[in-house]
Amino acid sequence: MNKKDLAALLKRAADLMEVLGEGEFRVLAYRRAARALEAAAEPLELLAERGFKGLRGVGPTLARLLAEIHETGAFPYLEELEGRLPAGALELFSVQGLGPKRIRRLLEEGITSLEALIEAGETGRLAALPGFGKKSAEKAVAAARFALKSARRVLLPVGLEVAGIVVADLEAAGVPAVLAGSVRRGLETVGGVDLVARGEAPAVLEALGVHALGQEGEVIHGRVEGMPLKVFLAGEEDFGTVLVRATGSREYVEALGPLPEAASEEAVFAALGRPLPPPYFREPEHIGLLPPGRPLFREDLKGLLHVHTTYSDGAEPLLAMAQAAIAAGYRYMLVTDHSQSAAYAGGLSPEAVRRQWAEIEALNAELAPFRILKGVESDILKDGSLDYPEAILAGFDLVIGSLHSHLDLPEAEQTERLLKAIENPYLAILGHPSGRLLLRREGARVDWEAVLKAAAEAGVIIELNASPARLDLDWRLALRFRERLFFSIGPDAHSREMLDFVELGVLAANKAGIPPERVVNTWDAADLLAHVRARRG
DNA sequence: GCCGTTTTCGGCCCGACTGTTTTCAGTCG
Repeated sequence: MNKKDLAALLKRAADLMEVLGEGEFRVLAYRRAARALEAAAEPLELLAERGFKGLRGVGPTLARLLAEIHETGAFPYLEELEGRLPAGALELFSVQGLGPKRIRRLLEEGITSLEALIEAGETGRLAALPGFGKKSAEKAVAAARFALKSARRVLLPVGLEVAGIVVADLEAAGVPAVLAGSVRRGLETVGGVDLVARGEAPAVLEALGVHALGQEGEVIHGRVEGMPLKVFLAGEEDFGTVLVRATGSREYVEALGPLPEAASEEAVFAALGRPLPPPYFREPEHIGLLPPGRPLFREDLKGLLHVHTTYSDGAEPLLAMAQAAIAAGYRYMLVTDHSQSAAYAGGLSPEAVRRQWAEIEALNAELAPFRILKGVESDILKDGSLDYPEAILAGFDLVIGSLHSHLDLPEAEQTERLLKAIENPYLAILGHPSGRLLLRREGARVDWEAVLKAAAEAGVIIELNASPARLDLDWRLALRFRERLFFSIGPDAHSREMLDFVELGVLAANKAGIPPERVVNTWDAADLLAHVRARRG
């Protein structure tokens, strides 16, 4: 648990308190404490040592509460609040555009689930409620449908963790098992856990314990962490065949034709007269394609691009991030804190930018040959312009431009906005191009063919944002442009632990079949900077 | 629940945007 997680728990409690009609200023105090925690410069360990005392906005009661959560990992009051809501009502919090006030109103009207919300929208009842109207009702219904679709899926790292635990349980019981399904293929979200076990049904059933629900032929069905679990049973002779089928994707396997029985995947594909495709290259979009001669490996990346620090909304100071980058084997790091319009994220005023530049120069003298590049994650404003005057933009080694607001513009307008940003010679990398948040909100509506074509012609690098909730640009689009664009892998790290997100970016690049030399992180800093300068003219 | 005095209660927040209002409430990053 980090500072953000702790703060998120307080905010969640505040939301629930507000819906339940607790004192409004107590709610406010919880939110202020959450903000104070996020804004605190000290690391969590230090705050915990001091018992969370001495933070402006955190008084004795909340300091004690935070210490307790930090120590035990439990937050009984939050569970109590959740218990006081009608069943299904918690899901309403996952609807984009619904906050505590409107959820309270919905509950008063007996609308206590996503399904009920959608129905109220369809019958016109929602639009008639005070505080709602035609537009907000339409938006709420669309967002509720998205939330309903997302409710049974999880982000890849969660699926990997759950699947790993089941595999470990099986192994511990003497049943060898391996990952299969979308988790093994590295799909960005997964709706269930699929495994292949080498063993007989009774042993597997016993090893799964409470997770097992029943057997259907050579498949054992179960549930784990609310997700469907399928364990495919295989023997020695057909293990490869079962693994290929269980890994999928269904469409990819169907396109292979009848599968021969074989003990390993290699043998299955050899018998088909085909090279063995890596599991990540078996989506419907990969039918008929071959991956590049050599995949991208994490160790190929010389540059760590797109990290935040305490200058804006990162959890750690510049030096700590640089040290983490050095420890992870990078030769250079591009620091990209938020720009001035991003007030919510502590975006940097021109003065703060100059202060950061001075610190970077001092650190570079100290840390050489490691190098920190002066970057920024500039908001792309509504009109497509970047967030600083040219004099400041010119002082950055490299500018990432990202959409953070106005994500719901009509497609034509959004496309124009991005095309204008691409025209700007200071824009080097288009960051998380769509702005999507997996399972939470759709990305911007954009004519991607036009935008990515323009980026390819202009030499604008497209980010494969590796944050597990983004994975943006979507690998399917990247696949279509893999020979035409340059890509950067960015962890969008707000703390040291988040540097590991890069692995997901490497996976996305490989799913997209991008030749490693088209991933600019594999370049030396000098080559990357030469590319940027050439574009600036 | 926190804070800061006007010292033990009374007032309280970050700013932009959107849609619903008819002057502002609710949401979000």
